[in-house]
Amino acid sequence: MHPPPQRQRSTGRVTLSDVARIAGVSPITVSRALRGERSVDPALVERVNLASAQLGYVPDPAARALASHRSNHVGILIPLLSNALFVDLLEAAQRTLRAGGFQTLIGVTHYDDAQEQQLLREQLLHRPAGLLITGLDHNAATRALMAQSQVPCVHMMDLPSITDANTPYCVGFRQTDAGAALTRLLLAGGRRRIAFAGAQLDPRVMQRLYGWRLALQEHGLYDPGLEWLNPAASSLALGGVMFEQILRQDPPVDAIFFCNDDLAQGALLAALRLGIPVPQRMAIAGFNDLTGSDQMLPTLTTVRTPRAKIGEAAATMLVSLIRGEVQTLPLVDLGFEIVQRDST
Amino acid sequence: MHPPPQRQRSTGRVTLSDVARIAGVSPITVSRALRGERSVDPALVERVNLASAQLGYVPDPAARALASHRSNHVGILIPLLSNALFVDLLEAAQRTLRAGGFQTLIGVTHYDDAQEQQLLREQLLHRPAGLLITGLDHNAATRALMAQSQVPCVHMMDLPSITDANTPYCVGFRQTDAGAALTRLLLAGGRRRIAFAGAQLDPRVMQRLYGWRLALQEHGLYDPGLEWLNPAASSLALGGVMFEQILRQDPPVDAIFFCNDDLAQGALLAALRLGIPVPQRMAIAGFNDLTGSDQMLPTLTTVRTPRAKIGEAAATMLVSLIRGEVQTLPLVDLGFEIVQRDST
DNA sequence: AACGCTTTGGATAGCGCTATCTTAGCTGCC
DNA sequence: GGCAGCTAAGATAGCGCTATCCAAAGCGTT
Repeated sequence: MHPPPQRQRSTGRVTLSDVARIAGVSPITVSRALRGERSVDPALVERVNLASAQLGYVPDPAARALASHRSNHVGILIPLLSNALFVDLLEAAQRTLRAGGFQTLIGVTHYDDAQEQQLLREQLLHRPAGLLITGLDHNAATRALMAQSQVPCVHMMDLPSITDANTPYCVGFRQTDAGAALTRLLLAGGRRRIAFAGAQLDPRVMQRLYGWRLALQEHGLYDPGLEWLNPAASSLALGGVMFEQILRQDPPVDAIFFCNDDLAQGALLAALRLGIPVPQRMAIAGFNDLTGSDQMLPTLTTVRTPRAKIGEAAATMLVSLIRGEVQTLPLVDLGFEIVQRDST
Repeated sequence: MHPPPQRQRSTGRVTLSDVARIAGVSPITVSRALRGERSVDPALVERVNLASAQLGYVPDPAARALASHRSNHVGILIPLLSNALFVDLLEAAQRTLRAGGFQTLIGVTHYDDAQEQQLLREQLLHRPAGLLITGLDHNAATRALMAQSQVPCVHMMDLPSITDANTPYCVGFRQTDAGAALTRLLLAGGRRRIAFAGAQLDPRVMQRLYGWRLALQEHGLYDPGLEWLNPAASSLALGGVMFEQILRQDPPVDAIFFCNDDLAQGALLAALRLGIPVPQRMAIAGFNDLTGSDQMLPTLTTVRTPRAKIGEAAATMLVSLIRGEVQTLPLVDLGFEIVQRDST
């Protein structure tokens, strides 16, 4: 009698069963020991760890995902990579997740709802262990996908204004407060006609706008004509253009709060080009404290946002959610810091 | 007689077998039809596609990876995310790969060999379908990992100086030529003491340095004292510092070739601060044509590098390698473009 | 001593797909 | 007509792991 033909498909990879054989236990015990799941006799755990190390065993993520319906992927959705803000957020989050044994899947939405939805859908196919998503403002379909998937999710950057039982997990700071605080600084400096220049008009920009409004209204200095909103993407060039527009406004504006540093830097360069003295004729402030803002001429007053900390804290929270640990606080407010420099 | 107890683990997901049942064929035929593998009767393919669409079937990537030993992941390794150059590369590559049905795993090496190796190892665990990697300069262990994995790989940005049978797949441009071309432009402008200011000192910076040397040597103007190399990371601030250092050199330097736009922008700002007229007293040139270089005062002469095109072309090449299509050219040179502005 | 109840290890049976082998059907060719 | 030589469809058997059920052992309770 011949043995049945060998269907050899093995890859030479070290498997759980190999470890089990060496350790003298069953494969399932190895699985449990390595995952720290259920209680396994410490002596067995020891033997399994030894055998595993000896063979250089590394679990196969695909097999794990297939059997458990959960991968070690974490999906991250951010609006842009061309903004240093999100890059810092991403890097910090990725570093933290990697340390926790997760692979990140990155999706860049370009502030487009349809894209966001599609990217989320693609990420969900991989049955991610968790999701990190920027902002709180997502359309119904996206929210439905997230809810339906049952995947733990942490939102980054924004905090909801009201909290109730359904409050999602969020790590960020209060954009509105930051906008108001910066505006109050300008007011304290004696400025009376403070314009707000916003581009992109994503939810965070709008919240800064509300903060600015609030602060001006407190002083009875609010004027809708001071709102300069442009849906185009932020850039140095746009900052210059907006600066020139606002400069011509009558009655004259004496300070501009740009919704982010890109625009503000562009404005400072435009001022140099035009010979407009900053801050004498016009104070200029930005937002985010991006690279170069401390190098401008004059140096730029701005709001330093804890983006790396947000990325790290959000990832840490997500990992603990994935591990099923109880969260005491669904909201983490990491605050912000006003950086006063020479442009105001 | 009771039926045996149902071990219900199904997830409600639409599977291949569901499609097979509806289409009236066997699961394996569905698999083949959807992958376009082997020859399947066009009529059956049609029926399968119909059934698949009707059920909204989407293959499970984990099951695919487990069965075929190949995932739909593509690993991308880049040095930094804080440099817009690599971000543009990444975005273009990712967009192209996504269109081809691949998920990207991004690893940021921070110019650290050990990190690079570790990231590659983590990516290889997922049995990626392909790899995109920045540069040609990798240590032996990394190269061994790549070779051993048998995963198709395309290198981005650099091209090897010599080509032989082992030439890897590369998409990029000749950094050395670009460095020489920019230097020749400065020479043509009448500059005689042209310094090279480099930071980070990664392989690409060094190649630009060689190009600069070459061009100066052609004119008998090379002087080792004109090489200013600093291993620190590029930044606007460092550009300013280096500018001040070089400004004090004697005999005086009349032009500086900064290895990248970050440094050059910092130098332009420092010149403004110090009241040094650019380009009269000092010509300044950068590299990469990053955002803002056209906004500086004066606007910055630089080399526009086709980074988005490189990302896209590299991804396209990789996809075709993965599909087993024959490559005619292992090297793709996308060139560069000198952008002359007011700083020279 | 009989009876729960909890703890711990193992047996079993998939997860959803594809590699590999087999077979049926159909040429073509001497 | 018989048979090699091909093609297309299906049967079978995993890929490497974990969910689920089971059983044995330990332990307190009445």
